[in-house]
Amino acid sequence: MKQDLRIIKTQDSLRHALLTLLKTKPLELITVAELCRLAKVNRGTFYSHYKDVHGVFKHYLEVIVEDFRQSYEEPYHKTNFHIQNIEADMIRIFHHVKKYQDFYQIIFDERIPMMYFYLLFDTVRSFMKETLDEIELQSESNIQVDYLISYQTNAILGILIEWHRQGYKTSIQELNQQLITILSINSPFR
Amino acid sequence: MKQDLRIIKTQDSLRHALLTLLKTKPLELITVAELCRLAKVNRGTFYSHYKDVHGVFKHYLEVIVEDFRQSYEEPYHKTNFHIQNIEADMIRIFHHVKKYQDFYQIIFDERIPMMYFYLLFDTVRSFMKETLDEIELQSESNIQVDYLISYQTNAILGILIEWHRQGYKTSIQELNQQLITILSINSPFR
DNA sequence: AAAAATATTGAACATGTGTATATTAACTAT
DNA sequence: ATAGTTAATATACACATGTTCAATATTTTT
Repeated sequence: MKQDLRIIKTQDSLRHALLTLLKTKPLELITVAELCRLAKVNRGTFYSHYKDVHGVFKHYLEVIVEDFRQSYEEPYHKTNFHIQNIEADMIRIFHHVKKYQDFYQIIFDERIPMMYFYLLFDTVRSFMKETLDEIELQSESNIQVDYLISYQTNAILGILIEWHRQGYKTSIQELNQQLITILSINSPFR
Repeated sequence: MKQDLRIIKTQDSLRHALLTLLKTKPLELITVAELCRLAKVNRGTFYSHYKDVHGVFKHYLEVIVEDFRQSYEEPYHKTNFHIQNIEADMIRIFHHVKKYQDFYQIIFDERIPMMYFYLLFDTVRSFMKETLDEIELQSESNIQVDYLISYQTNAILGILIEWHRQGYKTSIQELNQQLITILSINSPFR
């Protein structure tokens, strides 16, 4: 049994229409009705596929995040690991965000629901967890690792927020230099 | 010239109605129409005060954040400052969030727009900036301070996100212990 | 190629959104 | 207490939302 052609056609049509509309207005102003008119899809049909406009956008984002995941699983990763790799990992994140800048501009918009931020958070967090598991097996004192990982993950996302707010004008090289400096200040304070 | 009584009455009525409705359903499901019915306010009147339901909620949040700001400006702060203070500052944040847990549960909800998160981010960030200005005047290498501050600010918010996800079951003492441990690991990596 | 399965459509319905306007009511300043 | 000011109301309109259902069209299976 194969995937029904009509379903594919409907979804493609809606996703294509969304991309078109995004060129003219922000995501929050795009209505289901408008999307359906442009996609030539019955509104009732829309609701049998997605809950709202965000549903369509999320569909895209999942593809993007998948691309992110794969870029993270490249060969070198298996062979050697340690400190200099963390740097490489972070650069990977910067490259990813830059590559899909158009999307991340939307994701970091203040009108957009937290769900997309959390999707990014969870993805980066899972990478961070892997890295930590590899490196820091000596169970450090009585720490709850979840707090440590979320702390470090969101710290990185803080850089992305700052990058976003400055209109992505900082180059990736510069951004990376900043990160190295920040990490070298070791303790976040003093 | 004093503030018109009718305006105060309308806004109080709407805010009160919002609190009532929040006990029965999530913010995202509360409609302007419903709010106005309960508050006995004409819908047209609503729109001359607020843009949408979020406008009313934001009104509350601004009071909350103001309370936060003030708790941060308490006397001891002026007299002595240094490393052990950072710890005290962070505990302050934890206490604040715990105090208004009902609100932060909403703010961190994935359906809610980023704006509230950013409001918190900006507030914590301004505290962080003060702390840094006091302590770290020796302009460290060629760092762009904005990235450093956003990094550190969001790291703290990462702990709050984790706290939220675990249903605020971690006690403040425990949370503080975690933070100290995390900070003592100095470099976030290695 | 025909039959069976299922996705899409069109239409309707109750409710919400955002805006506009004339009328009424409440408040402020004198 | 009154006049002048301004906020709230009632009503209406065009459009959006989310759901339902019978009729139709398309796709898959046999």
